Amino acid sequence: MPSLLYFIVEQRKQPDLRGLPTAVVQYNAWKGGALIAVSYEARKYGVKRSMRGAESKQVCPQIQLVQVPVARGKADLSTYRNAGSEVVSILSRKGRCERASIDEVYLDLTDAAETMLAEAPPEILEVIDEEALKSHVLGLNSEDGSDAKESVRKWLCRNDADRRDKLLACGAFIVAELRLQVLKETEFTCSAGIAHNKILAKLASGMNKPAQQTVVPFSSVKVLLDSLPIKKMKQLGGKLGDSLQSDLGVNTVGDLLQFSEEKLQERYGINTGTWLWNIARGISGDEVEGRLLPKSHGSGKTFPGPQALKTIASVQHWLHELCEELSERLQLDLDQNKRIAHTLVLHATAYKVSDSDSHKKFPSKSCPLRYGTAKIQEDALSLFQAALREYLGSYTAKMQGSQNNHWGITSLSVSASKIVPIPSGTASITKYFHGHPSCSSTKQSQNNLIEEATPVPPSGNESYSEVNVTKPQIEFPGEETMIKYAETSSDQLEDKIDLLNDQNPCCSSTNQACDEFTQETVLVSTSGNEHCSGMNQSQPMKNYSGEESCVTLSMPSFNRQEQKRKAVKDKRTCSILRFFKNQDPSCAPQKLEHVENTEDVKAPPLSPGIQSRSNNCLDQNRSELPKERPPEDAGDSNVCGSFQIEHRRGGAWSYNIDEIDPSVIDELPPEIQQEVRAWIRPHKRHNTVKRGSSIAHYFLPTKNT
DNA sequence: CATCGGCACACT
DNA sequence: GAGTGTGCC
Repeated sequence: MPSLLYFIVEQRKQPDLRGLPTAVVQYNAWKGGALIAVSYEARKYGVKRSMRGAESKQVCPQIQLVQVPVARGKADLSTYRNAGSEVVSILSRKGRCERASIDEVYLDLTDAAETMLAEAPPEILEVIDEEALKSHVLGLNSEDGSDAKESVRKWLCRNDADRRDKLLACGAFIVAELRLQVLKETEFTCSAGIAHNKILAKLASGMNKPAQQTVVPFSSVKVLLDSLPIKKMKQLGGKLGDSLQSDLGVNTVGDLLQFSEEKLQERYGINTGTWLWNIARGISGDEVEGRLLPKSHGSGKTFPGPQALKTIASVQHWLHELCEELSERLQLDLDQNKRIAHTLVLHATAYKVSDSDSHKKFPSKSCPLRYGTAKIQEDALSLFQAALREYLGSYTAKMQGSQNNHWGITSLSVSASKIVPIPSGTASITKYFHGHPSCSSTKQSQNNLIEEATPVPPSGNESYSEVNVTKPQIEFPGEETMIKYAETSSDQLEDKIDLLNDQNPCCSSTNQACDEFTQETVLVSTSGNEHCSGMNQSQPMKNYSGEESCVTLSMPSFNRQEQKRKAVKDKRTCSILRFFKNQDPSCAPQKLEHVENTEDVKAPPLSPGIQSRSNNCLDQNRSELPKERPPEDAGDSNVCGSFQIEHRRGGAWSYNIDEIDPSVIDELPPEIQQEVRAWIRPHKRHNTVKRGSSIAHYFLPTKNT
């Protein structure tokens, strides 16, 4: 956990730590605990994460070690989570915001940048924000002798710049302001990257730390990537990056350019291959998701070495602690965000003393999640026992309770996933999630039903004997929810939207008493053609005047057939359409029948790469609705022609997706936004390349050249 | 044994 | 859809 956030949070608690070499450590007992965050001052002394506390004292005797809070015998990260939420609530003011991790956020500032460019472009500003002037602009030849700030100012305010760079400049101003805002309101500092897509923004954000921002002009992308070590790219820091280096001899991102998309797909599968081909060119269609809340909650702990758990009783004890924390967080999520988790998952790792198949993994198990701490504890234990039996296989060590010589548990974790917003009119429903005893009074007759739906009622047959009262309410989250929305009065609807505009509902009730100082990462992508950081800048963007359809720059637009193709899919769509219908009569579908034509949609005769690139580039043409893929962009002209992806349509899809005003989408509750965007975006393709059962296969040498 | 605990996502 | 594995912070 390299997160500096942890450090800053602690610094905020103890201001006198500022300027001192400091590290955050958890569990002081064994060798001084593990370092999980190290201040820059401490780094100068050679202190690294991966060191133990005692070790760090050796290289830096004066280091200040601060401990992670402990609750229920385990690390409690809630203060850090809350700190992240504080920042998110500020950053989400200016655009779509994705909370990528506890200390990382992506923003889509396209709209804000467009607006600024139209209404108050940098060139007319009289006073230039000092913070913006401190930006690092990649590729800006700071001609010796000239002041860095002055050249940044010139770049930011250049009148004759490419429009894409103008948007980035606006983004730089907006980000500078946001960072100041964060500092003012939370005392945390943050770094940021400003670029045309997420992966480049992410890359840039790490280039000048701490507390600085870096811009990647469109024209600098190629130079930047050419010599960039491959493993610096997000997602390539692990085995995939290793494989690129050792198997393909790719050491820099630029080295990737020599491989055809097909070649990369051959080796790494369709999706990864295409993804690699694209990022080599600075292209990424990865969208900023508009999600301020986590998709799952988990609580876990490791029991290394001699601490391994060897009795059911000890496992039960720790599961109780973990489940208690999880339950508490679920309850908070429910109260604050009106969301319900549907699935409980148990993970563990174990060792088994040498026996035949002794390095089998301890299996994960899941079951429907029932609210209430006691129920969660009970279910988690049942899951554990089921997994343990499977793990131990044939020989069932009967010895429970007392020491056993056969196995030991070295880690335990419980998590809750499939979290969806509560349908609506929550008041009467939510009480059932507060662990009310009333839950248990349900009919036996339904037990079978539940048990059937629940694959793992391990030992205790009573584990699942209680019917989950909430079930009927949440069984069809997608459809039900949408319908509820559709039926909601406009008042309630506004509530939903308020929730969204409220910035961060999840921290509304949390601390604003802030006094300190922090470091966090802000990643920003902006610009209309955000996905298109292709190398080929020779082609100026076409112009357009958006009237044609209700396309806004905040969303990629595709041609109509394309949209139709993507829109099909699940029945959930149907309910969403209803939502739209009620929302905006002007876009109302005439009929809601939808067609099951997704299956016959044999992939059109073009590669996914082409598909992706096309999509990316359409952005440039926005309202033009090109009939064919524009030749510009990615240099590789062999990809053109393919745009009729869609001619596969055929079906009787009766809803004109084009008629949905995309700007409306931004105003929907986040979960709906997500779903709606999902249709409009290209979907991942199934990997048709058969290669064996594991993805590790991709990393193995292949016969075909 | 001992980089912890935690997320997200791809793949089968 | 459940379970595994990877990768990041």
